Amino acid sequence: MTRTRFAPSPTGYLHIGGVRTALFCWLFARKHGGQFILRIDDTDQQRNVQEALEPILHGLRWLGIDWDEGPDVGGPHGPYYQSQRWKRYEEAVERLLASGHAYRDYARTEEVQAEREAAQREKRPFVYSRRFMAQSDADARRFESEGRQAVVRLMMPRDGKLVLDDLIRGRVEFDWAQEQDHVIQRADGSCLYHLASTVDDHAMQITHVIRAEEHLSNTPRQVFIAQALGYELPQYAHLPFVAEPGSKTKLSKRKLAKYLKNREFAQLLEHGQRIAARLGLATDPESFNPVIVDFYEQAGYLPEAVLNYLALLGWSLDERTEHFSRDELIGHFSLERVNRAPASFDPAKLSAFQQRHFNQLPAERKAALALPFLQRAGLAPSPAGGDVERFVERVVAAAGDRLRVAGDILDFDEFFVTDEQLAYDPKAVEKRLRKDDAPELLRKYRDRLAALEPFDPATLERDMHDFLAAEGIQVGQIIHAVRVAVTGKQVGLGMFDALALLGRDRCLGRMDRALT
RNA sequence: GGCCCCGUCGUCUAGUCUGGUCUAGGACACAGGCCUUUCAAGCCUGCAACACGGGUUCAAAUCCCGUCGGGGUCACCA
Repeated sequence: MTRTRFAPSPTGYLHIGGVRTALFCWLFARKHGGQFILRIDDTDQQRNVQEALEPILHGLRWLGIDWDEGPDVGGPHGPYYQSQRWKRYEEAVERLLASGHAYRDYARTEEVQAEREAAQREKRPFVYSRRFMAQSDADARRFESEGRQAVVRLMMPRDGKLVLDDLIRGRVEFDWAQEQDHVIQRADGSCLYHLASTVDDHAMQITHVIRAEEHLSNTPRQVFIAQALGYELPQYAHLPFVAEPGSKTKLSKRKLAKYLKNREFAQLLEHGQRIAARLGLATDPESFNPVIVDFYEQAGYLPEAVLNYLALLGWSLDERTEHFSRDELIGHFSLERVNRAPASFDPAKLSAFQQRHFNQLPAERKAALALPFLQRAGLAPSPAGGDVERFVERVVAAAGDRLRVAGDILDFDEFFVTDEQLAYDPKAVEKRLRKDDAPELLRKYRDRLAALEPFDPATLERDMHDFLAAEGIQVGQIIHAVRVAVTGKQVGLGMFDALALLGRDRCLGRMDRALT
């Protein structure tokens, strides 16, 4: 049975790099008919775990990355919070101590630090002297009488090497002597990540540890712990990390200011901010930006599109297939085809995937996704006729691929506001309505519309040709003025679609308003 | 600095294991053109890469050696 796990810390948000790792773990488990486990690494967090965890669970759910065991769903190997698994870690520490694979160390932090600095000065690799290792109870008592407190350190081998067969990197070798005597338990009894993680992976019967490359270097100490405890080793697969836009450095939320200088990243953010602002949401880049998965949900991206893009960040099927549904991803995924080099996050490409996925949706579905955005923006759709859903659907259909994400519907607010609420872009008015004979032509055209039957795009277009012929003008001389008069903007849908959508009365009303 | 990983168009990548079909293919982005009532979209065209140096071979992106470059990691964080 294949079992993988994703073990996030409750940090309050779901990072794009983290979710890519989760996705690969999930795909691998699903592909092999196994289980995907979510375990919360909260060994270091004290407060508000639930609050800091919620956005992460929410983001995974939104993407459709479901877990078979973990928070909310439980499972036979719980609890799934490391903060609730102390006993198991303590038992493991006791066993390690008893078997001589670990020791109590009474060094003060500064003392170890001094040794480390000395080694650095002398340009030799640092190896802890074990000067304060308690080899007997007498030692322990003596150290304690000096007011010292013990931590538990791993007794790492000082020769030999570890040969690891990584599913992605292949054969990797490490000298044991390079490894430090890592602390696995603090003086207060709390245990550290590597110990906890190794114990849990075994307890939860994880068969494949799939994680980002930054963990490759600390795999030896986990292997040491696992072997000392007599565990069967899981298979390891170290994914390339997700890098910054246009760079090979690891993507990090902290360097946001730098990414903002990337044109495409800034555009993606700006687009999302425009939507969020209309919804009255926070647009502060610290909490709302393309490095955080939540950003995409807020702006109305499709989870499948984000998933599709993320899957291709380090994995590919062949030389040309790029478009995958969630199920296709599961069907094709394999660790053999995961790349070894870091993949940098490309905002423009993500945007292109979104566009492709979104545009293949039927208008009905797009409308269903767009409607909540209108409602949340307070643009209670007031259809000319028929029900609200139907009207939104007609606008969406006319918008075609001008809509790239569901939130883009807010760019077409002119169809959802009253004639009185309609805002006119001053520049557009100046350019299209104030010049030359524009008002006069607009007035003539307005009067034709008043009598036109039926009021649909085809008829409107035919009539326009007649109008042009009668006046001896080019289409450009009238249509811009009409557009600005009825929508307030210089850009938008096809003109005849827009007129038909608004209906005769509203078109006439808006033209009258524009002409005064 | 030690150790480890990585290195194909600006970016994501195919090709590397199993040398020849690679004067290196696709996609995104970019530039130009067509279409056009605006903006998109669409269609066409273009720009653009095997990090470098040796070797092995009839033949190297592919195999070997070295160099350089980038990154990760060296916590009583995860």
